[in-house]
Amino acid sequence: MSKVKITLPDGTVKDVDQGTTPLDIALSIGAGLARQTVAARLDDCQVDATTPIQQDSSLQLITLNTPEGLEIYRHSSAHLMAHAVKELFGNDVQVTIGPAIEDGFYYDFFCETHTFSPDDFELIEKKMAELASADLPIVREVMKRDDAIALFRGMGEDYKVELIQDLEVEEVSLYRQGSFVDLCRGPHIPSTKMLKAFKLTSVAGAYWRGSEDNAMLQRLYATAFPDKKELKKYLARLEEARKRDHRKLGRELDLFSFSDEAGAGLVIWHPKGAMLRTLLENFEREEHLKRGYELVVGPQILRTELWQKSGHFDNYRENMYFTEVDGQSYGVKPMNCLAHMLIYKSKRRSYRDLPQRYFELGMVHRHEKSGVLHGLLRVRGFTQDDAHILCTPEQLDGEIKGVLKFIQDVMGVFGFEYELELSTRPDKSIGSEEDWGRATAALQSALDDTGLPYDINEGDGAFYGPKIDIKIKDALDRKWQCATIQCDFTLPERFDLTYIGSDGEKHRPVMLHRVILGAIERFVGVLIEHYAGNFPLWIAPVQAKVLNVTDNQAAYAQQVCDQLRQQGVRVQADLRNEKLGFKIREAQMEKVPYMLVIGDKEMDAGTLSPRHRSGETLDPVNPAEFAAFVKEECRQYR
RNA sequence: GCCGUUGUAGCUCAGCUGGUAGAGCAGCUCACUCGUAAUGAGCAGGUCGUCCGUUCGAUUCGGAUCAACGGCUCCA
Repeated sequence: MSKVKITLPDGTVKDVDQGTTPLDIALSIGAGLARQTVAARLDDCQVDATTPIQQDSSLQLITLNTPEGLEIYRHSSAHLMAHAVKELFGNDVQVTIGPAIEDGFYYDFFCETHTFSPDDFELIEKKMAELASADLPIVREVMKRDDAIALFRGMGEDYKVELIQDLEVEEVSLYRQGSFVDLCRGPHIPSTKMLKAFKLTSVAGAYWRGSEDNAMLQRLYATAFPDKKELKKYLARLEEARKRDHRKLGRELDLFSFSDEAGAGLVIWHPKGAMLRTLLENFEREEHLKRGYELVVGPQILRTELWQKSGHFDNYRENMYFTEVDGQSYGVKPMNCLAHMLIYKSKRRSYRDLPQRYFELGMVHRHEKSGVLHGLLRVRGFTQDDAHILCTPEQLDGEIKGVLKFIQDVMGVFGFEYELELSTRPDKSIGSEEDWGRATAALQSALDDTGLPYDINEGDGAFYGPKIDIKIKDALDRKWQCATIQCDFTLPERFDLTYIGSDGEKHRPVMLHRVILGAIERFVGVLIEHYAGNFPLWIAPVQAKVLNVTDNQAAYAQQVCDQLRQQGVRVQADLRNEKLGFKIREAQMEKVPYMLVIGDKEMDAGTLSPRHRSGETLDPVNPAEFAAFVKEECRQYR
């Protein structure tokens, strides 16, 4: 039998019989390694661990403890779930696709006779466990395209047939385990026995191939881990995340509410929530002024003709609210740019005036589809920390970098990690190909210069220009777009914005649309989850609560409270005739940073005894000292 | 907008197959004057999301509608 040379990642070369599999090699190194091996990289291509090696190659075993290995494991888990569902529901269900995703996997089924519900989960999990313990080998099979089509057509799997028909290849690969067969590129784990810890988590509707024109499928979400302990840990983390849900905390902390009577997606800010957002807004105004922006304010409604001129009417109408009075139609603004352009246009501009940076905390309204509303994270009326920068083409690069730096500074204050994405021209858009090219190149080169990693999101730009999106994560690791920078050559054209250059000629400025927090509403929602409601002192709506031990100190406690308030501390007094333990418990549940205890000792000494919400009690201080301490903490955004 | 689920007191929830509703917490009143996460007793609180239908009778069954929730599509 002929031999082949296998080069391992550490440089070791093994001489083995032709037809040896990666799994054999793993086994030759150790049984533990073999148990961990889910697949392999052969000359840098993913293959099954059971693939016979035919020629000299480099080999890297893919083990379960790597992200790549876990993904393959979960993909195999998806097959196992589909297998179980087919066993249980037979030809009533058709299989479609089932990939691994972050934290788990899903599988989409078409089924008209049964609607999956959580009541089915246990049954499916039981069947999965049964199939897993049956130790079914998972076998790859390569088939001519037409043969595969015939096979799946014979099984009544119309969706699989459609998938294969759209593949422009001669051969396709299938994976079999027991009676179950699925079209799949692979690779997969060697046997079902490896699958030990999985759990169905939810069921939801999903469109076939992600298009709302297609059939609605039933998607079963599930997760899988190498062992039960890790699965349990993951489920506990989910539970923990649910506790921080901003909708739950928003009510418990009395920050905001929604009202059926007012309308869906319209936030009603209670005093503490309004204080929180006001503090953010004040922070924003200061930071913008520091960076050479000017504060402006535009009207809430503008004549419909203006929206026609801007292109919003043609491209964004279905998301807008309109109102008609005295035969004149107005559009409620979904964006703030129009007024800003009117400000620019209100007089002749010289190149010496540029860049013009207009900042507005602008309230906009967008008629979002009913099914997308989600607490504060997706609403119909929201406040953007919006700015439009009008500059010369030469200034563009510097301005984009300035905004990227601004974003970095602000996210640093809150301790957010974020991801960057560059979104390019969508199908529905205005402007010339050339302008889109210049705008996209400008964003890309600024991004490249920062050295930060970013993804490209083809066709996901705004209708008037490409954009850089910044996404931050909520407690459940869902990503939310907050900051965005959009480069626009088109609206300046439509509004005939000009400046006089050094050559005395008219030139066209470029406009950057950008937000930093994105929407105050959304940002507050993400912040609540980020801090689990334990806001740092500088944005805590109530920074301290004065608690007296008995009625005897009520007058002094009130006096302390007044004094602290005079010195800028956001303080409340709880002078009720209740036990101290009870009042502390309440303040604790309100997540107030400091409880200021006042008993006879403090009253006699003219002090107060702070207790931090962490449980730490501090030495008594006088009110002026405490106010100074709060002021210094806030100055450092703590 | 689409698929699925849900909608009972301020909050969290109970209420079998149709005979107009309960608990805990919160609230109010009273007593207790108390030192770092719940003092005790009493009282009050709901046209059972809304509308229509079936029925002698609907919180319970059917339909519509609104909203919320989990996703999809879309988006700050």
